[in-house]
Amino acid sequence: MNHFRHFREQILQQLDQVEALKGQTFDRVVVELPRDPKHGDLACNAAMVLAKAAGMKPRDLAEALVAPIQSIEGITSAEVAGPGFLNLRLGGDFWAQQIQRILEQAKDFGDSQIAGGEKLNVEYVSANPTGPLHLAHARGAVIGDVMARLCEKVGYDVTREYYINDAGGQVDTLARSAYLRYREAFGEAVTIPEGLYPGDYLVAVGQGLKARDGAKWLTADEAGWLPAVRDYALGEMLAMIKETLGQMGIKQHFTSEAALVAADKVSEAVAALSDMGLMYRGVLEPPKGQKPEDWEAREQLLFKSSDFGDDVDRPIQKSDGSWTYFANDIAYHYDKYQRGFAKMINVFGVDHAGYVKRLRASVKAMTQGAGDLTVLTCNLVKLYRDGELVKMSKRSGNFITLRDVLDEIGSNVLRFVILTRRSDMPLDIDYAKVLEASKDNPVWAINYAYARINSVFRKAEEMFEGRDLGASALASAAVQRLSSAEELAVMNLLSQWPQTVETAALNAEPHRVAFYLQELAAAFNALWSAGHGDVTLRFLQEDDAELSVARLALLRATSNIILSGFDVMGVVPQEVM
RNA sequence: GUCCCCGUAGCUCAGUAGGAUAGAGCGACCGCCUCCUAAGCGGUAGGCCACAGGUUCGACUCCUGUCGGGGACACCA
Repeated sequence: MNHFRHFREQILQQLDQVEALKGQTFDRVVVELPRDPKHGDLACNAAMVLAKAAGMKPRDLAEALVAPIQSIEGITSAEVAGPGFLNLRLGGDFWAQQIQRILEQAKDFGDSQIAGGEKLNVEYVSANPTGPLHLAHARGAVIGDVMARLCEKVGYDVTREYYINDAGGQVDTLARSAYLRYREAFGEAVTIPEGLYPGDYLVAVGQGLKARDGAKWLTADEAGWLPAVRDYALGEMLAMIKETLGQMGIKQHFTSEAALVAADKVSEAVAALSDMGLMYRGVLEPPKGQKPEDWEAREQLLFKSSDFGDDVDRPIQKSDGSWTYFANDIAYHYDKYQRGFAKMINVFGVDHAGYVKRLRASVKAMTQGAGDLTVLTCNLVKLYRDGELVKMSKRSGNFITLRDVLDEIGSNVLRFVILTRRSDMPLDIDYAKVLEASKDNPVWAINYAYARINSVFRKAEEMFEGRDLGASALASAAVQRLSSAEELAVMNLLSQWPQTVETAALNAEPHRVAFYLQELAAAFNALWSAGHGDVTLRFLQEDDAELSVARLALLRATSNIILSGFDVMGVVPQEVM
């Protein structure tokens, strides 16, 4: 349950009864967390936004609202502050109920049906199937994967998808590169010419092809071997990519560009746009700025993307009459829409940022406004070792593979570090720092809190031997006995989890989960340390089992939320540290 | 030349569907382990939220402009 939403609804019901506010709309009324905890658990701006309409001063209106708002169950006090804020304090059984819900619903606490089961397609990674995944793909993989998980939590019916760019010239280049490795497997000395892929990873592909097909392609001409070699190499590349994604716990539905082209989806989509009068033959202006040497004016089939927010119209057909990549992409998104996805999220690298406008334009056009495409762009990731930038050389083909990074720092750390930065901001990862057992390694800091909670339970089982400390037993604990500032702070934070999930999902800001967990871990650690100075604040009080159990209930609720957060992030927790 | 992103503490970054005294981590300084994990906690110092206008009860947040940093700008994918 999102308690901000719950209390907002309750307050709006009360506002509806107030004579001075008859006929008003309450859209601008917000119930939120006050900056300063001293101001209470919730703050409402109703008096300030409605004062003018009510013909009253904000503070006077606020005074008039105190009584009705205080009558709401769970709100123990309401007071007027500042320019007319209503500061509300929660109490009574509210916190106990929240803890009970968290214990009962465990990982599902915070889930909602805001999206009402709407179908959503999240497309991410979609790396060219011509080599191993590298570091830059990791960011898209994590962001896309976590977005998918978040969207499921708020009630979307999510499909995770990977678009295989297997229709362009680069897969023929792959085939030619693999073919040389195939000859190499027969003992021939080969040099990889400029323009082909030099990476070592193709050596095994050449050997595999030899093992499968023997010498049959050695004497064939290119037209003869190319399709077979291409299909084989493509299959190997995809297997490699899927394996790496599997290491990160990512599984997607794969859609092939070539298959869409073969099924004539492109003509279909282009015809649809033509019928809407959005296609025409024309000549584009030369690009401003760096003008390509070989630029020449030519007539092409163009899409009127500028009618839908793009800067210029975009070519659909190359001068030789074949489709552009954009045309295929239009077909792909047309296909997504036909498969029932009106809502789509794409995760792109920052180098494709300039492509976003035209793609969104095409979706808007094709679906007559019914489709909605959100694009998340992932900025660059730089890797440092001992303060030195780890260079990646594209020419030699020796770039840092995602697999290498995973082998060194693991999926947990990589995922978490990626989520500690907004996706559209550049990210630096320092090998040493990120592996440290300290706050530079945020996943450890949170896992530490979780491990501490587990240690308290181990201790509790000794101290209160034979007593049931399971979730259902804790759910009936005397939580109302918890009253220290640190305990209340943790409870308040736990209650913010549903709101965090919602905000992160609906605004496509998965990093919010990481920041929330850091805050929760900090609040828990503060609670823990309160017991250092004041012995009565320690969780386990041998002579007061009821109080101890109440505190254990809070701890279990906290660990539930940490696990829930880790689950959304795809991080696997460590029980003991 | 056009478009996109960014400019917040010494450093790395959160925060902005407008809200009260702008936050965290690191670094610096001062404290806290006979005590459930000190891989932790508390405190101090550190800010004209790039700048200038505008919108309004109220702007770090929205709008316009300026300056500064990064990126993208025909048939490639």
